[in-house]
Amino acid sequence: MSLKHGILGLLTYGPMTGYELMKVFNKSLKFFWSAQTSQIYRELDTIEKKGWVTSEHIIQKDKPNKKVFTISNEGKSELVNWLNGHSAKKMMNLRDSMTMRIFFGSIGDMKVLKGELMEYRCINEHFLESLKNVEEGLDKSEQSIRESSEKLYWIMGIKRGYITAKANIEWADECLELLNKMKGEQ
Amino acid sequence: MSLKHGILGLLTYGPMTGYELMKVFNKSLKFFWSAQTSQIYRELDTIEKKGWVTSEHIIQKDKPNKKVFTISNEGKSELVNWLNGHSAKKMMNLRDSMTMRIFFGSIGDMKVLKGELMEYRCINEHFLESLKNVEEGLDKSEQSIRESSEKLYWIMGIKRGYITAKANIEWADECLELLNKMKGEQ
DNA sequence: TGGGTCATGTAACCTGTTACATGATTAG
DNA sequence: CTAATCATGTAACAGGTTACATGACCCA
Repeated sequence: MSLKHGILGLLTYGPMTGYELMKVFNKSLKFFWSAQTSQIYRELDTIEKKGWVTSEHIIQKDKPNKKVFTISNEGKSELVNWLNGHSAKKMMNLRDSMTMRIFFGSIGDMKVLKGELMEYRCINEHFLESLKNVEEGLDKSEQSIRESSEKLYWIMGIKRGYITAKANIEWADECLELLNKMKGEQ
Repeated sequence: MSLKHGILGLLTYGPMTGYELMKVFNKSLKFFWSAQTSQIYRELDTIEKKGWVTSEHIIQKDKPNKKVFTISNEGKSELVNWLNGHSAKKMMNLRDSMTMRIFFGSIGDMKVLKGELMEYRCINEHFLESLKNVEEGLDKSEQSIRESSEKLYWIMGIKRGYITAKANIEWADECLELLNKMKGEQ
C-alpha cells in the first residue's frame, strides 16, 4: 500500500506522465522503494478510478501522445492521511534475503558464500557512490526542489541511504572475517 | 521466491509440522523475514506438489491430528541451488516505507512525524532487546543447533540484526535533530 | 467459564515480477 | 544505420496480506 502513495507524493511536485514519474522515481525513491514501469502504469490506473488523480490526454506531433496525471483534492487528503496515520510498527516489514542466505550458510558452498558477500559489499559501495551524485545534484538545485524545508527531507532520505549502506558493508566485513577465522580453525 | 527456501532450510533441522515451522520461524527468521501462518501452509502445499518435501499424517488422541513434513533429496538440492546460485544483486530489494514516509515529510504534520520517528526508535530498541534474548538462548544451546559451524551462521544473523537496528536508531536520532533545528529557524 | 495452546486451513484480495508488444523521432 | 529516448501499456504469474473458520484440551 505504498507505491500508490509514493506516486501521489511525487505528483505534489506537479502534474506528470507515467513515463516522467518513472524517471523521477529512479532518481529519488528508488533508493528505498523499487518499482517497475508496468506497475506504475497499473497503479496510475487504479488511483484514477479511486479519484485520487485526474488525467488529460495531450496530443503531440513530434513525440508520441501522452497522458498527464494531476493529483486531486481527494488524492491530497489520502496522502496526508497515509503520512499521518501510519504507525512505525506497520513499516517494519523485514524481507532481507541476504541474511536468510547467510543464515543457512552451513548448507551451501563456503566459497560461493564469500563471493556473494564480496559482491554484496561492492554493490553497497556503488550505492554510496550514486548517493553522492544525488547529494551533489541537490546542492546545485538541479532537482525540482521548491523550498528549503523540502530539501531537508531529501537530505534525510540520503542520510538513510548512507547509514544503511555503511551498515551493510560493516556487516559483510564482519561476516567475511568470521568465515576466514573459521577456515583457519578447521 | 525465498519463503519456500526458508522453510526448506528450517526442515534441514528435522521434520516439522506447519505449526512448529511457524514457531521456529518466529524465533529465528522473523528477524529478517516476515511470514503469516496462512502463507506457510500454502507454501508447504506447493513445495509438496513440487516434490521438495514429503508429508505424513499423524493421528493423536489428546491433541489434534497433525501433518509432519520432511525435506526430500530434491528439496535439499533445490535449497543448495538457491543458496549457491543467487547473486547479491537480486537480494537488493529495497522496500522501506519509513524512509518514504520521511521523504514526503513536508506534506504531513511535523508533530506526527516526530512521534513516528520516536516510535520507530523505540521499536528498534525493543528489537535489540529481543536479539539479546536470542543470543543468550544460543549460548545456553537452548536452540536446536547441532554444530558449532552452524552456530556461527546464527551469530552472523544476530550481528545483522544488531547492526541494522543500531543504524535505524542512529538515523532516527539524526532526523529528529534536524527537525528540531528546523523548528528553531522558522 | 474464559483464555491460551495445539493444529489445520480457505477465500478473496492486493502487490510485485517477468516477459512481451508497439512505434515514432532524434542524435551520433 | 543504429542506438537511445519518448511513450504507452497487457497478460500471466508469483508472492504477500487480511479475514475468517473450526475444534479439542488444559489451566486458573
